[in-house]
Amino acid sequence: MARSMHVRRPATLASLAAELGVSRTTVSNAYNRPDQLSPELRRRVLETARRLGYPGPDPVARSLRTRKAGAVGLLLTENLSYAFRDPAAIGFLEGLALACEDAGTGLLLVPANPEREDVAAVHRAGVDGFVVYSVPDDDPHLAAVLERPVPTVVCDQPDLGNVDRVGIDDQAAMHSLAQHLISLGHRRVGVVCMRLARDRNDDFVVPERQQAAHFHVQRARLAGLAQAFASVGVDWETVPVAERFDHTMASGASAAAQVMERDPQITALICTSDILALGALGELRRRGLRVPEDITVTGFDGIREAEQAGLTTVRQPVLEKGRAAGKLLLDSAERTRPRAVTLSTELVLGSTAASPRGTAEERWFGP
Amino acid sequence: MARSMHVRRPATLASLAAELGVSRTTVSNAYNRPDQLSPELRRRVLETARRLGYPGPDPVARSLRTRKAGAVGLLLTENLSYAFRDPAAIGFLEGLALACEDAGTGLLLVPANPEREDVAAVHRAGVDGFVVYSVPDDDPHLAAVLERPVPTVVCDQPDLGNVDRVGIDDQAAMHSLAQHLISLGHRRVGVVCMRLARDRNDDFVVPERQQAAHFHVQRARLAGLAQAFASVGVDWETVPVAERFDHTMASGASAAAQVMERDPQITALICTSDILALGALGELRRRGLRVPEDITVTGFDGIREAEQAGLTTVRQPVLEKGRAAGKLLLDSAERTRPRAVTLSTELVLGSTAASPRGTAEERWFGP
DNA sequence: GTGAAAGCGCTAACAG
DNA sequence: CTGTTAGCGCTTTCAC
Repeated sequence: MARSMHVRRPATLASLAAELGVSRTTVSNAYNRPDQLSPELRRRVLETARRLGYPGPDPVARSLRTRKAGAVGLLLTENLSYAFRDPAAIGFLEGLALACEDAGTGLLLVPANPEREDVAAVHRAGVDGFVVYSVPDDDPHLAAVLERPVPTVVCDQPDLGNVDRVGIDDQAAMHSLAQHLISLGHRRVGVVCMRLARDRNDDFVVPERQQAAHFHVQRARLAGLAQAFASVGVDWETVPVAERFDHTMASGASAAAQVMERDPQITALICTSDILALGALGELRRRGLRVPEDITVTGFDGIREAEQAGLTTVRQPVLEKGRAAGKLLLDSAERTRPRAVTLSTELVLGSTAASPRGTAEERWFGP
Repeated sequence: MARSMHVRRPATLASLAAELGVSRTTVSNAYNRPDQLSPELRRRVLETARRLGYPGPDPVARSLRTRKAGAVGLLLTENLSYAFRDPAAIGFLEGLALACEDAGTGLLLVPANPEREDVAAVHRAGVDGFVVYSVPDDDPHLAAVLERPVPTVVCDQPDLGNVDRVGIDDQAAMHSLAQHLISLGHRRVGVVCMRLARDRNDDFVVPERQQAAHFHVQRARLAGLAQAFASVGVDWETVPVAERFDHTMASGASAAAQVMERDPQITALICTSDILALGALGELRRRGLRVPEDITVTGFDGIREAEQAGLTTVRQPVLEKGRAAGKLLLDSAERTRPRAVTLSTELVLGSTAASPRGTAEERWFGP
């Protein structure tokens, strides 16, 4: 039984047909259209197949012939280690996988490491369509996907004009969070955000870079903040915005430290993701600050860990995003023009935001 | 630009060749072997391709010809919702994905819902090999995979004799955990385990069902327990073992309740997974029991949440398991006989296990 | 109910 | 460096 040993495919549909003295059609029918065949003949075919070790029609050959692969590709240009550690990404993946499962479709994770600009994997993927999740808008992998003649839906991506899209209104959501902070009395704030482009910049971000960010989600969230605070007279140029390439709690912590160093007087630290916020929270507490008494901290995403920590944040339906993306793609037969699904978000009022108290100096250096 | 609109594939390699007045080989070479071509001609080919909207060689046709799909399939017969909520499963997935990415190979999640016995998806999967993760040994999907003439590696699965295998020594690991409890003085214990077969049984388990369990991992862990406790004179028949189909904290909680109901005098509740243990922990505390003063609780897996909770458990290298499975599969060119990788585990002494104190009656009903 | 014909779109010798 | 030849293994009208 060396079955598992990379055996040279022994029998083909043709050889089976020959052995049986029937046509290839008949054998094919035995597998694909049982009703086109006498049960008796079918039994004989299947039995002979087993005897000859014929494993059934080759899926690739079938795909070539039928012009469908039975799978959708997922492009995820984040280091996998971060993706699989990010509850939001996992939620998206789960939703997408559920949609695929419902449709009996496979889900192909296309290897697309941001470091290697190897687009070949995109070309090699035998899929009926692509879902693209949160990649920079200038990512070559994305470009490669768009060149493939298959339907595509992008998620957390700017409007590409001719492609289906799923997302939330990041700018509006962040704007409303900002409004909340403003109404609490915060005027002097700091920001921690995720990577804005493909190049690593673990440092402060000038407004130009903010506006030119290649990650739509981050750009929109920053824009929402800038807009809200500008509207109450805050000069956004003066607001320290620290960027971090790696999406980890450690990044959140170091960015928080950097921002506090730059402006100890801020009364709120706004983070563009919960992961970063949780890291920041830890760092601030480690430094002896109380949240929210001494400083307000907010996140974005609404992951479970954030909820447990009582983080003030924006909750977005990540699983639904994945599911919607899958549905959109798998429906794409009967569509005509690009569709867009915008899911709603919810401001979560946790226990990490409050009105500023005392002078900032006091908070930072002690009373 | 109706590029995204499911266009009928306009051009093929052949038509492009015709247009250019060169042979198909030349066009093929332009894509696959740039060095077999004058740069000038190559440029012309690629440019004409763009002009004609030729998206490059069709991946499926290429796969058929080259006999390789550039992807491995992952069979995961758990409800996806549980899989994606189980840190251990996610860790495995991450490790496998990393191995695939290293090799530039895609990872195809094969839709295999335990409820639908639809094996077709396995047949339809265009992959160069399969990884099978923790499915019941009588799963029809598994059988279907084994019939495919591609290399396969199973993980957390009994030895199939002719297939590569990755796993840990579940029995030994659980045995050592049991020894630890025994050395602490525990003799009267209860057990909470995951599903043992494909049928739902949210109830106690008789020893026969334990020994006949179709999930190798669960069977081995229970065997390790039974063996350890039997060796110090405990009659395993009398030990309450509660099974739960769904792998959730809620299941752990309800099973814990059920076991306590059955035998309030147990001094330790042993769970075969951390998820279950965390649920049990919550339930016991909710009932006013202190852990470990009133009762000992243990888990298995070593997930992060368990660590945070200070759970006494067994840590297993889930990420490494995934990576090892991927490596094994992607190496399988140069192999001859089935290989097995057994990774090591580590007993984690947390704060949820201690020597039993007072009488059990007191603990359960109050002093 | 069964078969013959006609590719799906591509790559890989090999010869020129 | 380029072209010719030969399929990879299968499905699908369309006759019989």
